[in-house]
Amino acid sequence: MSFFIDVILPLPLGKRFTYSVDPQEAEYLKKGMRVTVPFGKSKVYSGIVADIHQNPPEIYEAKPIHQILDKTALITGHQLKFWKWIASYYMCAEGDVLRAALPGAFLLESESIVKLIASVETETEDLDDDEYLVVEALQRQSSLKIQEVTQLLDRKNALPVINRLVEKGIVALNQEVYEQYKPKKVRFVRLAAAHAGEEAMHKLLDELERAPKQREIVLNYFSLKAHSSKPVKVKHLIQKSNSSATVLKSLINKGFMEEYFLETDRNIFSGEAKNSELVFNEYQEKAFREVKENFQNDEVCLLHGITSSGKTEIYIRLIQEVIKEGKQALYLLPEIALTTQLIQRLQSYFGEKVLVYHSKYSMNERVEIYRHVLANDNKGQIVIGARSAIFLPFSDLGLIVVDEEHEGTFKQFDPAPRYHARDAAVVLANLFKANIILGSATPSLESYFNAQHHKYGLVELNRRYGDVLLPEIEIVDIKTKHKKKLMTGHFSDRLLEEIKTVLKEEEQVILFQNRRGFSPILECNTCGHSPQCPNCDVSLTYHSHNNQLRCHYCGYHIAMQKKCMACDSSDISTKGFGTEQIETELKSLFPDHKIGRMDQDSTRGKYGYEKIINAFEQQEIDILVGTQMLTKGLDFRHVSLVGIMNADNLLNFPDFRAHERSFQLMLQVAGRAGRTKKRGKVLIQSFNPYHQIIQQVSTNDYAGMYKDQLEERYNYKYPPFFRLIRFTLKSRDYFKTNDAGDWLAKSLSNVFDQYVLGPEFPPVARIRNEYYKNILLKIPQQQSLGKTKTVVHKIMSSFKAIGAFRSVKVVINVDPV
DNA sequence: AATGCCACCAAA
DNA sequence: TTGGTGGCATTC
Repeated sequence: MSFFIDVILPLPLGKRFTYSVDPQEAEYLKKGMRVTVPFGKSKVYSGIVADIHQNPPEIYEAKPIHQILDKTALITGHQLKFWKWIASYYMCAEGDVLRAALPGAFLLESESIVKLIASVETETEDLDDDEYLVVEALQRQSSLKIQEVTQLLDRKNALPVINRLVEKGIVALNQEVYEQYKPKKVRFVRLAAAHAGEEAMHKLLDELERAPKQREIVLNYFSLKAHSSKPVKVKHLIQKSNSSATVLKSLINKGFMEEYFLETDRNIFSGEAKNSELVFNEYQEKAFREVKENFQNDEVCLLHGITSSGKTEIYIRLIQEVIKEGKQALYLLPEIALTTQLIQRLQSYFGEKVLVYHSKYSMNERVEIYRHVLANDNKGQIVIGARSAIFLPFSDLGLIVVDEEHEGTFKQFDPAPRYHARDAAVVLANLFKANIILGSATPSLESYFNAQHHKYGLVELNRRYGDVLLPEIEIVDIKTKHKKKLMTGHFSDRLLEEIKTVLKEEEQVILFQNRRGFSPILECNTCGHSPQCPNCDVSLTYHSHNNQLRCHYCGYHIAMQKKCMACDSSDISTKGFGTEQIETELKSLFPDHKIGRMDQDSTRGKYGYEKIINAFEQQEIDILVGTQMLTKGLDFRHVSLVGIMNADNLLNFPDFRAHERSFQLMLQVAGRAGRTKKRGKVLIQSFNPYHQIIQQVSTNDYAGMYKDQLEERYNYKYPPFFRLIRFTLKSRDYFKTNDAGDWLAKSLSNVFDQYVLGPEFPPVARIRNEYYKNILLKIPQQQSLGKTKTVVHKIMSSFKAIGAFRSVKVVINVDPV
């Protein structure tokens, strides 16, 4: 009887590969183990066993596997199912998911190793110069990597030389697979065995009479040992004795002490868990009960709680309950909200049970977290993480919390799999029959829509914790301020007044400016109007190369206007100003105060972000200027004023979600003001103070925003009424991209008719010398998703069969954000 | 994605 | 001729 396994390889190939195994291997192997397999003519990859069976492939001979890497499954059955769902829903290869799901260290790299065949006596006269060089090098060191040979010979392709040597039977090629994960070793010291015991101890101390520094270390060692039997860390001992590594080194050299190494865990939480009781107010209590009721009905629960209403405490209580049952909990956050503030808060409740998982962590750290979760040991019980944490190997997941549910950063953009962590988390919860709660102060339209249509349960929490009042929101009309010459740079007189007052009271200010760069949007300096696309509810962007204004969703375009379309004023210009400019202006306006800036540029480096946050917390900075980054998960106690420099450039973003996003962003920023007893103040500067969204922000009118936006989405056929699939074509060749785009759009229209938009150039039509073109497919709710994707797959395979389009890459993005 | 292979072209 | 480069088919 012969056995076969289907293997998922970390390649974007969309299918599994079948290998043969012998009966013993078949017996040993389990689904989810890693194997290394030969692939193509010379490569070895590590892959995941997805299936074990006895059906020989019909049209080819299966190759035998190379090696089994695991003793037990590294991937759980749940994960394999989940991967399959992701691959099919987001239309990518399982191999893509595999790459995203596993810490890189689990995917071993193979390297060909060249070795001399021991028994062969080499006759040098048979070799050419290159061959001789290789053989000579191998006589000095037993093995060489291909890359080393390439370097040695200083030529581009060393393989022909090696192949000739292999043919002559002089060298052999072996595949060597490297395990990349390196456990972290910590240095410990102990007393050398000869000096153990009381008598030896006194003798030792006597001997060290003339070396007080060394004696000090020994004394400290004894005092440490007296308190606990734990191994003594070198670092700790040196610190405690107030000594140096050199002193200890001489003790070791004299043989009094000896050093040794132990493997340790990189993810150690050193504090103590408080385990203190959570104190709920009555509203939280009520919300908590309602959440539990929703959970009983196996529903996804949407928690709509205004900023500072105490959502986190509810999450913590829910987590406490699941871990009491011995289950695991996953707490998802957008990357930028993963701040030390929140992590510390959770660790103070759960101690070392909490693990943090996100992309800034090193590969080795991630491997350790993965192992903890897989083992479902004490440490793996609660994971806080960014989107990729959904791929951890949970075995008994009881609860998923998706905090800041509305955040677009939950959607992975590049590379594949382009998944939405919130939506995937709902599927994951389903897989485990686990509960899931989505929380936000400003839920996404999609989620709120689901709640309104009873797909999700809804719990509202609209009282701030400690009955702190919501900040007072004032809208400043900078259009009239400009007219009356009351603007200083980008600051209105009102904003400056308020900043002065706040600074006098030694409180802090946050100023928010959306994007750091320059956004090419045409704006009227008189009325603040900017031209809109008639087919979509988006602003037109200015394209200087052809002097056009265009919509990048439906392709509508008009010539650049000389006059404002609304008020006929010719005082129009392209607008966009960044945080840097504001910082500069502030410095000259408030030379006596410390000004900080927080954006992509100023937070580079591992701790750049934390440094600024800490400085602000310690009130070393009086005014903080920043982008989106400062909206999330930060709790500053002395901020009493928040200024939004220009609300319009948020609203005019060329995107169908621009209004929803502006509302969310502005409310989130506003929420940073006055988090303690004192009521905070928010100033919104805008050219367009009567804009619906700004009005809705000022009255905290989520329901109104929801209603308006939903209507727009309905009218213009966008989510949640229509699902979207975006095709992005790119190639080096402008004409090929065009032709391919036209072909694909036409083929799609043949089936989906009016629901195909484009092909259109994106606003940045060329990136890295590749030309881009987008096609948008809208899928009505009643249309079957599965069937749609089958058709799309069919069209894509016809597309790939066309030789002329071979160089055109197509990226498929399901539910683009 | 990443090879190896084959067709093609410039220096010897 | 040689040897290097670039497109493209194939990978169990």
